[in-house]
Amino acid sequence: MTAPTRARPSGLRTRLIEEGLRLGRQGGVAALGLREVTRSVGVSANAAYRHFADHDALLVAVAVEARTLLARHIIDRMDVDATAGDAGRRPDQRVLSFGLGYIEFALREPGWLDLACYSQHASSDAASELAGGDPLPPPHRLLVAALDDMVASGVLVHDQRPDAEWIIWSAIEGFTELATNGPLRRADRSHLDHLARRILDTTVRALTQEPASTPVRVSSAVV
Amino acid sequence: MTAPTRARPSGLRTRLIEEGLRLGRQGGVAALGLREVTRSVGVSANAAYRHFADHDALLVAVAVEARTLLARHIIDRMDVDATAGDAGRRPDQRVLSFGLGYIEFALREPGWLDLACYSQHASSDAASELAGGDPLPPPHRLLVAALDDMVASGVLVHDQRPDAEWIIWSAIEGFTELATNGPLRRADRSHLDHLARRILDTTVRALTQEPASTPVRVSSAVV
DNA sequence: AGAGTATGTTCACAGTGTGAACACTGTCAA
DNA sequence: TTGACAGTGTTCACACTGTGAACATACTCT
Repeated sequence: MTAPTRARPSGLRTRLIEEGLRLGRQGGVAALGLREVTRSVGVSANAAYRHFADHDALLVAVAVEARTLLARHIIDRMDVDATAGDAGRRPDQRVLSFGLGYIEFALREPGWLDLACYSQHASSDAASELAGGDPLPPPHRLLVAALDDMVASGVLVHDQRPDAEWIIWSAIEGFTELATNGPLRRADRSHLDHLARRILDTTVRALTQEPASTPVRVSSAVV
Repeated sequence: MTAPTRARPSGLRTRLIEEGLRLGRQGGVAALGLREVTRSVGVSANAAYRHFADHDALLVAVAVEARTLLARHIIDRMDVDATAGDAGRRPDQRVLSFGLGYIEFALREPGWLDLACYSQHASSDAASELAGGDPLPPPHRLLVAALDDMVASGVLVHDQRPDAEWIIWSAIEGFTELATNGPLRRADRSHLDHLARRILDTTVRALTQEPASTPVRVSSAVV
């Protein structure tokens, strides 16, 4: 299936991705023009086409890398909280650590978070191929695992487990958007810190105390 | 201060905005190239510069219009729920109606929601001038009012009122992102409908039952 | 009638993503 | 060893974008 002959990998692909990561750290996806990246590496614009189908493919590759950075940061945060003490190992607090890690990364590296989000964006379904078949990003799997642990240890009842990750994810993603691009983008860090904790805590606790019944009824379907 | 003479308003500005709204309904902000809009109206590209400082100013103007459509939809939904019945007038259910209205609009008109969000985006602080001095969008004010009503009627205690709008807003915005551009963008409508209700209900109820203490402690500050 | 201004046009330029043709370089098969 | 060839990077070219400058027209006011 493979060609009979081949040459050396040349390393340009890696250099482009790394330079993309460097540029995107400041300006997010918007800073990653194809010509900009290639120029910054010191190579002609069309050289990129030897390693990526088009501009979007380059973006996706950088995005996947950024997503890995995000995942690593979250894992670190969860590990720190777990070893740092007392109740840090309780599964519901691991979910909390996950959220705080995500938000921490988002506030500290908004450009990279922008990149990381791009991986699941729009027409770029090529991300799944790069990641190895699983369309869901590593951070998502971390959250799923933590929630499953909550069920296993009895903190979360089975009935509430389905879709629980989307509830948490909504809160995190929404707050992140508010705090980076939204109305809260000029709020001071201590306020954001407090608010992030409250949102995560509220959401996680609401999940564990959620009654099975559907107490509120309004008119017809959403859509 | 104004010049002694003037000519007729010509109506091009309005036509550009309306055409932008029409184009953006399908493709969101990305579909609103300056040349694209002017060409679609049947006028030279630079004609737009007689009514807008630059491309971004046109985008903002269209975005403000889209935000108005969103606000109107939410208001309609709240009114329907209020008149349609029984408990629809309870302030906590008005918050629910707000969220459902927002999400309904987002799922039905993703292009317009994209536009509406652009109004508070990035460098475009010109939106506040267009809207008349208040930097916060109409939808936000609707939510604030509904939450204030919750306090007035005793459903929500004073201590929990501060920042409550951001908690709700996070959940709504996050779910919207998930359902339109995120991992849930291919989920079927009934599932999204159910999930939206659950998220909103969970969040609102968690707000009313939230204890004042901070029960969970993990390591250092977020950032 | 003359002045002035708002509006829309054309021309021009820098910048973007991308396709096609070309040159070099290393690896394989004969 | 030599010839074929895939891999890589370059240059040239094109369509497209946002934007500035100069020009033409039409309207309103004095």
